Amino acid sequence: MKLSKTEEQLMQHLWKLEKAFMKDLLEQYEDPKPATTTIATLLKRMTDKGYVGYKTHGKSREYYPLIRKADYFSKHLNGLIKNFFNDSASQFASFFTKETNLSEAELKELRSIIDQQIESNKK
Amino acid sequence: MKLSKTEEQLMQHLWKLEKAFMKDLLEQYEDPKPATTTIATLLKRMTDKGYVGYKTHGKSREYYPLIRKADYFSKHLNGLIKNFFNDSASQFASFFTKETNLSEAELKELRSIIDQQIESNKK
DNA sequence: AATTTAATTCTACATTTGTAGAGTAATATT
DNA sequence: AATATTACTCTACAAATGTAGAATTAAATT
Repeated sequence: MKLSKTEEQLMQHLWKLEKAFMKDLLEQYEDPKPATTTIATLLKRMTDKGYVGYKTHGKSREYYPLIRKADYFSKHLNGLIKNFFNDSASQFASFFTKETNLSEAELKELRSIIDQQIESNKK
Repeated sequence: MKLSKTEEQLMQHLWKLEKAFMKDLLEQYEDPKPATTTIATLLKRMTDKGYVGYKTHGKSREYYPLIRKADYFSKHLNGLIKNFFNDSASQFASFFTKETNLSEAELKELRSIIDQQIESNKK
């Protein structure tokens, strides 16, 4: 099951911290911070959904992500691409480069990444 | 307000058809098709949210999108990029080219798009 | 004209999501 | 030891979402 928007946001914090107690997570929020119970509920739901694990330290828990951010993101992106570009990554890529206004430097960097990519595929 | 998942799916059909009567939209679905009332509800909600307009033809309506797919998608993507890549499109781009397995041909095509992009920025 | 088909609105209901109070138990602080 | 703090579970509730039946009406077909 997918994470909801707010769960995703909490997940971002968890990815950033790598592991954290509730308190640490709460700290990450801007004022007005949500109630502790809100975070607790979210963590529980996320644990149930299988995205978060924890290690018990005495009474409290140290939470950590069970999925890498990159993996989660990929899945996401694939969904998007499937929906919007007929499942064609290259169609997406071309759309992306046109619509996003990357600076010249960024474009060149991207090009070099692509070149490397082409190279490494060769082998 | 954003479209929900199912609304988005219906929107896809509408983008594809450009304009459509309910019947046409319903046709787009695989079996088991949703009930007409389900589609009707969705269309109503989408109209309320401002994503869909319609022209009345006698008693029934010809629906059409009020937002271009590319625009909708861009907004989406920006959200994603903001969340996952610190708002850096180039960081995203590099992730994307690494994680997606584009074929050599696709990569080359992409590179040529980027080259054009660099060119057109120059002017 | 009578019947079928199609579109719309209203109503409904289960599930998911956002948010948090109350209660309880453990830990830290005074 | 007494008190304050923290984390957690349980319960709750409003809003959004997924889904569709019933009723109504207009248009098309027989």
